Amino acid sequence: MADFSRFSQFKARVLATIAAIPECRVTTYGAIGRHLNGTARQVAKVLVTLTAEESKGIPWFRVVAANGVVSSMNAGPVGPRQIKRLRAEGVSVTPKNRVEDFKVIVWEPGF
DNA sequence: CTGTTGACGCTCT
DNA sequence: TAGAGCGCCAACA
Repeated sequence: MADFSRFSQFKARVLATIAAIPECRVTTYGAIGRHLNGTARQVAKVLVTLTAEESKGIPWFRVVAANGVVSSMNAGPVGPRQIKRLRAEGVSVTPKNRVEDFKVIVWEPGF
C-alpha cells in the first residue's frame, strides 16, 4: 500500500479505490465518484494529475467511462497505452476504443 | 467575482 | 449503435 498522505484526501481515496480493483475487472469514473460522494469529473481530474510513479503503483488503466469507452484516447498518447494494458489484462477492446464483455465494479454506498 | 475548460454521465433523436 | 445537447463541479486565468 503506497503512502497517499501527501495528496488531498479526495485524491487519496480515489487512488486507494483504484488500487483495490482486482485483475480483469474494470470500473467507471461515475462509480468511483458516487462511492466517494463526488463527481465523475473530479475523478477524471485525479487521473489527469497522475505521475509516472503513481501510474506504476495503481491499475489506473482499469478506469473507463460509463459506456465502456476509453476516454483517455482524447487525452493524448496515454490512450493507446491504456488499450495495450487492458488487452494485456485479458480485456477485449473494440477498434472503436470500447471495452466489451467486461465486469464493472459497482460499489454500494456501504462498501 | 466571472468565464472557460474538461481522461464524465444521462437523455433524446 | 452513434451523435448531439445539457447538466455538474472543481481548477484556473
